[in-house]
Amino acid sequence: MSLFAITLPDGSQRHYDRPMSGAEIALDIGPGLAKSALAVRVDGTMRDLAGIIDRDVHLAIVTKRDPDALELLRHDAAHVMAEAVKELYPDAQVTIGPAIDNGFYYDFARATPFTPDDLIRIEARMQEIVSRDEVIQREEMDRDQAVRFFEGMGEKYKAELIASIPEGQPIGLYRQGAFIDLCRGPHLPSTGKLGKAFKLMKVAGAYWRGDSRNEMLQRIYGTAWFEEKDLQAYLTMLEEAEKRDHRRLGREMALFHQQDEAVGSVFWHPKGWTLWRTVEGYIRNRLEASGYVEVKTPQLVDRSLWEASGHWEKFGANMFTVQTADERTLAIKPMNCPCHVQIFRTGIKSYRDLPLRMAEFGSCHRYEPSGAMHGIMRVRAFTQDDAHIFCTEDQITSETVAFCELLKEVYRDFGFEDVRVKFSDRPPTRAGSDEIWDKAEGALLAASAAAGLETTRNPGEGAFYGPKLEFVLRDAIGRDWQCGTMQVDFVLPERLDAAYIAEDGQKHRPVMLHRAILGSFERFLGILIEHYAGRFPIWLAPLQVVVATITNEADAYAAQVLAQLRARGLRAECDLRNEKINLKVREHSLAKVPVMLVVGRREAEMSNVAVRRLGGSNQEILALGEAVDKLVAEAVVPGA
RNA sequence: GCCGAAAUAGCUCAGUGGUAGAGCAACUGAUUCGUAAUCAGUAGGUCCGCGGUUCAAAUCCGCGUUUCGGCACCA
Repeated sequence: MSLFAITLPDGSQRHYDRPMSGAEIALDIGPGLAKSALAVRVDGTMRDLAGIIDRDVHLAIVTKRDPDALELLRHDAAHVMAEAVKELYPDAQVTIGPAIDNGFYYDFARATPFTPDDLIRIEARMQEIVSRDEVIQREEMDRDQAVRFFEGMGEKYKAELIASIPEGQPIGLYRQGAFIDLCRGPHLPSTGKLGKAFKLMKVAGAYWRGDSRNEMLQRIYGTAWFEEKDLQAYLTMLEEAEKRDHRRLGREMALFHQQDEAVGSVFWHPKGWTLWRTVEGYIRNRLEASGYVEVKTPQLVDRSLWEASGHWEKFGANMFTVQTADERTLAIKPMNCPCHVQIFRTGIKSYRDLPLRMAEFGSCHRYEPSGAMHGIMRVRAFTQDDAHIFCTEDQITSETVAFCELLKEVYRDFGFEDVRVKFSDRPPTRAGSDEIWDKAEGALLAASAAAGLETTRNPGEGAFYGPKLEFVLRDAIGRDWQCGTMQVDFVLPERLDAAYIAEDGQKHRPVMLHRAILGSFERFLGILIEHYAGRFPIWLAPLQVVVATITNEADAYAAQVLAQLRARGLRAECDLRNEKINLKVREHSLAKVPVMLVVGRREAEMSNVAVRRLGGSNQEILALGEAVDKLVAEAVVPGA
């Protein structure tokens, strides 16, 4: 007589005549499976192995091969770390400790900060706890009981967390050894299942509940894997990421530098500036082909304009200001939009002028918090590939669709295929009425649907004047970067009194679409450097070709080769030094020059070149003219 | 801005209270060489800044600056 039946992923069914735990079912299926079982998936939801099943369900036994198993492991690692910390430092209070990408963290409240030596001790104690193989057991309490329980242990943060959970639902607690923690679960059956492939990485401050008004906790980060080789692979990946750090490559490749006297700004060196100009030239062509006009507006603008635009009130804390001798206050522009409205406002605009797509490589300054600075990715002086599209409400959709097409094309040209889109709606601090926000959000959502975008919602993250689409691209090593943006703005045209004459002969407000593709040049170039690890495709490389001689008998010929390359617009240099070719190959390879043309006596006599590609180990002998034609074709800027 | 760490030659780093070091780079000379380091020599320092402790400070203490790792913020 069967009480219930489970259906396994392969469709087979098993019948039971009494309630069974997940572990018992795994054992019933096979002893091997029982040994490797970590949790169960009941009707799609992960549950503890010890959980009781007493009704018809779809059930899967979760082992480490399950894609979600790592999250379980990492969550357990966080608990084991908390147990170790409580054993070693009883004065520390526990707070929260989730699994994150590649690892986990746990936030502790403690008067004395943890030191790197503490991390070593904690990690050693974690190994002990794993060896103890403590059973991890779920318990439940009602809410008020749980609050008293944690208050009784002096864990005021836990008590506060539980107190904010609605009354009525039972509170899940997990006990392992003497350690007990509030947790939704599920967890592995015992601490031994964690294994030894984990490592504590760093300690850092983090605000309680993520709010900068709250006290700061001590956060310990770790990484955890099922296999030692996965851990080693991850650590190797981190080393590789470090090697492509744009700050390091910027120095090694002589692209730019930064120094203390100009914090948050960049000194672009000749090679870095060549890269910049290449990108700028490329994007300028794309914009021209897409019907944009380019403008240039002032750096310093009187505060009255910023007051009128709303920036003084909403953005003032981030603005650099200047006092003049005649006691006027000017601000260095943090954004280009109010200035673009000034251009729009001169003369009379007709509906026939719309949409008016006004672009500027606008140099902006923002007083960013000191801790936010990061190489050239986050700076106080930056240049946007900014544009404002003045249009009618009816044109929002078609303009958004056209913009999304342009954006995807640009990203593809830079080697980014994977692009995600976020939709950010009204923030708590904003300008404009709720009706206007309803309209703006509705218009942008409809337009993004028309452009065929799948968006994820980002509540409360819009700009103060309007909702935005944010375009996030994924680089060569899987990191996400927010670059492009498209924002609908009904507020600024109103505040700055922009108008056009419509077909009805009356004045109407245009809508402003704020948009950028690269975001800021500084940041985008930083991303490009890291994405390509400095090995740029030939069209972007600051130095495209080096002509290297084997003997000075080839010097005159090398000069001829160089002249031909330059005459065809290639960025090329000669290396005539009296050095061995091995050294020249090594140095120009390390400098990441895409192509080397090696010439010796043989090439000079035959008017050939030996083409050596960066990363390649062999060379191709070509006639000079043929080689130059080939390189010129490869170096063509996309869209040119 | 907050928490923590760091700052020594152009770069990477050593130097725990007693004369400031190494490798690479630079410079000079020799070498004319066939695809990732030729050999020899020379020069190079406010040890981040300012104060303090000490007979004596790169080293210990305080303040400041900047950078790094996070948090918060954000293009």
